[in-house]
Amino acid sequence: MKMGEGVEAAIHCAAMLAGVDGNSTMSGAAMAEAFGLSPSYLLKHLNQLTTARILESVPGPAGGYRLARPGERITLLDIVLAVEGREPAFRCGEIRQRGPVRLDASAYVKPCGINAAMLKAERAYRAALAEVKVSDIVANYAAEGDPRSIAASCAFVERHQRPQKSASTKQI
Amino acid sequence: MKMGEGVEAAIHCAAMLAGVDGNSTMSGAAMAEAFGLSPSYLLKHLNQLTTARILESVPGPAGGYRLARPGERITLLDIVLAVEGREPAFRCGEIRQRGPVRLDASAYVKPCGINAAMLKAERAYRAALAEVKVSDIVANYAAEGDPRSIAASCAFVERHQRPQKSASTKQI
DNA sequence: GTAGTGTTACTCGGATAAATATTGTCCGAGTGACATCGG
DNA sequence: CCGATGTCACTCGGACAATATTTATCCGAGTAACACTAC
Repeated sequence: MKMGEGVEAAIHCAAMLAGVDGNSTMSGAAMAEAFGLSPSYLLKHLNQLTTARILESVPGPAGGYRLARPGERITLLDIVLAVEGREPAFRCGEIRQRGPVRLDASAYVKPCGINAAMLKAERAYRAALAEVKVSDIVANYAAEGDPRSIAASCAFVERHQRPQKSASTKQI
Repeated sequence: MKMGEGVEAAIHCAAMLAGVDGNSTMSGAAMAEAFGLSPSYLLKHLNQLTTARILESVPGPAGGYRLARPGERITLLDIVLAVEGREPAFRCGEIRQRGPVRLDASAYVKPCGINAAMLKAERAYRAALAEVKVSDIVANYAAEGDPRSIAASCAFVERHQRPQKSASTKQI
């Protein structure tokens, strides 16, 4: 049971995008630089988030990504499911009925108890993830993070965010 | 996040071994036949369970595997950790400090909030698995399973279990 | 009939290939910004 | 000076390799049962 490395990148990107103003965007290349990741590969994961309607992408110069909805309405579960897929980690192959003795199909109508137990555990896992919002991550970071790190992050966002024309925040 | 297929096989085997008498054993080949699996590959997972002290292996003719302790003291978590490894699914790569801005190491003493949230969810997952014992699986199967399936399973166990010499159950 | 002994067949265990999923890279389609040109 | 227009650079998106992990297979070491022989 190993989770893909892209999940960590996706959550960090979402948290960073939560810090940009209004509907400004940030390019995938900038975020890849911020975390020392391969730009081309990060786009793959960002694209998964876009497909899942968690991010919005703006093409062209001064384009990039932004959150599709406020950080209060994006949970870690949303991101994990978008990147890792929606199907549960444990997949019951029904090996109980793959043996040499072929019973009638009516003998297997009851669900497999093992599968039920595993799925119940996974529901607990998902419930815990669903309780954490991106805004919580940001708030916790702002409250408990190191001041130097916070300053560096804010400076990075200020430097790399690209304001959009329509309904954007006023520029000087 | 995808769980290996061997976990399902391992749990089914543990449940089946919980049904053998006393210290009798059952060969890996028999269990592979029962579930329609590749015998050579199933041995790999059974070996992992043996290394984790969940099963005991007896070599030689009439040898095989048996539970190392009663089914009441074996949880699904034990089996999952033995097969999938003990480290958590989410591994924090500390990408927050891999960017171009090299802050002092003292800025990263606080643990990563994202990692904390993910680990908390995984603790919930493991706690749910730790509450289910192999004996629960067997009891639930005996109570709710289809009678024909139960009869077939018992017959299979009776036919394939191999009594051991020392301190074994009395034979006719 | 009984004890000792050699063979044998069966078991698990680890080392070795094939298949699959993940990770990483590259190039193309599309779009808005910018400079240039004309009025 | 202002507007229209063509070029361009920058963006994302999907198609294409390299690597790591998982899955599957094979062969060898070890052991207890079994048959045989001698007493």
